[in-house]
Amino acid sequence: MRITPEPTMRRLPHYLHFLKRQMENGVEKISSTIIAQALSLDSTQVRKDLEYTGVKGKPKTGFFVKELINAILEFLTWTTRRDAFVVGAGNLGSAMLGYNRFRDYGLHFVAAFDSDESKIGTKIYDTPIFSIDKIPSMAQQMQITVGVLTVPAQAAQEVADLLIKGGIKAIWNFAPTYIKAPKEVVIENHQFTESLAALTRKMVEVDFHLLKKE
Amino acid sequence: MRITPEPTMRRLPHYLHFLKRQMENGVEKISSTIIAQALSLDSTQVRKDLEYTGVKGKPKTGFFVKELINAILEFLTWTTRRDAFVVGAGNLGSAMLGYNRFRDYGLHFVAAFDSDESKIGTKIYDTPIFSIDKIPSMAQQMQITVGVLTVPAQAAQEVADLLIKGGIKAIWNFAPTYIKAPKEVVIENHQFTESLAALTRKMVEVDFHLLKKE
DNA sequence: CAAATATGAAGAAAATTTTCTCTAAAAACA
DNA sequence: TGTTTTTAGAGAAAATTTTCTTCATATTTG
Repeated sequence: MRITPEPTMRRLPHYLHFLKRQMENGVEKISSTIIAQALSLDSTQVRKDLEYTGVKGKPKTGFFVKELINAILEFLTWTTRRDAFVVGAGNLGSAMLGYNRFRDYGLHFVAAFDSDESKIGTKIYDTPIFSIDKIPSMAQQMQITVGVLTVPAQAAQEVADLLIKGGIKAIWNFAPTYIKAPKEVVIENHQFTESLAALTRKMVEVDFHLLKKE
Repeated sequence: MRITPEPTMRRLPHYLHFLKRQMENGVEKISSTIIAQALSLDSTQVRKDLEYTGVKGKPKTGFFVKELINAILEFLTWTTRRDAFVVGAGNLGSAMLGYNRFRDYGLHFVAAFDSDESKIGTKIYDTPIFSIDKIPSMAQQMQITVGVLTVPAQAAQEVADLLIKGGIKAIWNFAPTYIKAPKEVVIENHQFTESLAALTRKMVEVDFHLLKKE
């Protein structure tokens, strides 16, 4: 097992999404050329990415859509259930709890946590809210593997430590700060500031380069 | 003006966040070594990244914190106001509208849009909701530069087209699908599926590589 | 049945990004 | 004042990722 390039991992869900729609439309076979065209990518890149999942295509025919979908799902381990805690029941945390589609990816939110006393004991979209300090024991007992962090930056490390104490395997971090963790714990940052920075900076650079060309 | 590497753009907000906290604590000067240590990065990389913003450091002294903060803010154009539309007033859209901190980055949500009749005419966190078909005219009239897309995948392209028709300069896309747009329109994808894919796949690969080492 | 064509596979090349190395400058200290 | 230490800056090297080439193979067409 060689490690998968980060960009490849990030493109796979897009193939998956496109392929699912193709299958809905009755398409049974598809070539990397078609996929590349639809997603504005290079066909070689598509092939290289798909290679990681282990599927084989046939010259002139391409890939079987159903086979490809299953290969990607398996590769991303989205066919196996993972129980998760959501920590921070604010705007974003609530939005996460309300988005049912995460189950399509194997992610099940079984409990949420907040420091706000008034929220504890209530439910958000059927998920019960507990006190932050219950995290370690409950995570251990319920065999939670993923922690979703939707707390303010200053609380992030503290909460992450509680999750790690509870034996969590991965943290999906939405707080605008890096988190330190032992190397066996996967930290996946998903920060708005990162992509907003890219967005605003690109706006300037696009303007500049378009101007230059004239 | 050379174009900025994507990873550099994404790291800059993290430096900014760290530097702001340092300034709060009264720190006036800081070295790339210290920044690197705090964020678990390589000090050369920190220097290379900061170089793009145009600041100069002094050997043995490092950088002036305040100067550095301003340089990053300027570089990311976060000191200039940008008016934005939020399209899709569901869970995520509402969460976006409720998160005031975007103003720290110059982003102001001035209106939101939804196809749900019952939402039109109401407000979410003080932002009024309009009908989707009002997008082009209102965007043009209000000189909107950024569109935030928090609609389901199947509606994404259609809504993007409306925003582009309204003369928008950039789209921040949260829908789990790629969007096609003319090259002068910046598309920044911020998709949950991408980072979830990376998270779940890494969980397997980390397990495997730790096992191998034993 | 043969030729043309589209396609995946594999590896090479190019581009991009990160890391390493060295040098010079500034500060600290003897 | 001279020596040592720390640090930024510049460029080279390494690693990673993307793109290009070539080739073999399956399908289609004449």
